[in-house]
Amino acid sequence: MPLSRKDMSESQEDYLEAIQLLRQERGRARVGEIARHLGVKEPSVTGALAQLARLGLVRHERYQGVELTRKGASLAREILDRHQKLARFLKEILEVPPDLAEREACRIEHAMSRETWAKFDGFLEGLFSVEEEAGK
Amino acid sequence: MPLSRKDMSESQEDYLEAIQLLRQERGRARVGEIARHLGVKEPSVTGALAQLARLGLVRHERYQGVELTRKGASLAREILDRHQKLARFLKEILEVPPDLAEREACRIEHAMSRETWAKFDGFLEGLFSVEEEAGK
DNA sequence: GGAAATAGTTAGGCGGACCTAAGAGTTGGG
DNA sequence: CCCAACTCTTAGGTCCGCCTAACTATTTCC
Repeated sequence: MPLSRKDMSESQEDYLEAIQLLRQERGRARVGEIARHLGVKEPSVTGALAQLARLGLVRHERYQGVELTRKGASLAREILDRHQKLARFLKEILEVPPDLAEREACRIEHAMSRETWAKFDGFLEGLFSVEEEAGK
Repeated sequence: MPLSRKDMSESQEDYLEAIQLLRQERGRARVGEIARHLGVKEPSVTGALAQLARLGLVRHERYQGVELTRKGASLAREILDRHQKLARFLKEILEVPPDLAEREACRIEHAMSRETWAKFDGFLEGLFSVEEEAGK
């Protein structure tokens, strides 16, 4: 069985997402950066990385930063994509202030199953395309 | 200071919501019913009620069921209202299957601040009224 | 090349929310 | 009126995710 979001805690999803984001933005994700990004202390990151490694989602070498496995990367992209679309919805459609939108996207993204997300995602597509036309 | 959702954990919100719902539907909320409704064991309910009582949100007399204080009732109504609108959105707009919609509404409802909820609520109003016109 | 600065880990602990097992309080049918 | 059945609480334990303190490993730079 493919190992899906169900097998991960919310907190694990957050770590995966942070890793993906940091790798995109700075090329690599190291313990300290992950900690700063998530607002936790470094030992928490060490522990979380050990769990993700056990799940076969990341590889971690001291001082070298964290690599995502195939599975890990695919999951991470999925989670980050949700986050970004959700944040866009909050900011552009609901006009929630950007920093609040970011924080809440982070929480809401965990609360939907794949099934529900798929439908919501479709719904958002519709909204965003209307918005783009209107915006010319 | 008025004591708002911020001072409550998600789990406490769930208990408050369940109490409100049970009182509406059956006139009273007792430990066993709350436990069944939330899918937890009775001792967990006993503990949670003690906390809510400390917060001044409920009064609880053994075997008699739980009363909500003024503050408790107002908070409970707010939470339940969110839940119901969110569930309606999931079911009617996104066409998520009813039981899934219920479960997820339960999780999403905790993830939004009052500020974000207010905006989302407005957004839903718009959707629902369009839906009603379309539905004739 | 070695000491200071930086990065990371280990060990141990805490609180929240749940559980099981066991016991105590209440109530209603015979 | 009493005991069986039901309802609830107490006691004690688990797990998870976080923390602090203390230590170890790496890197930097003089």
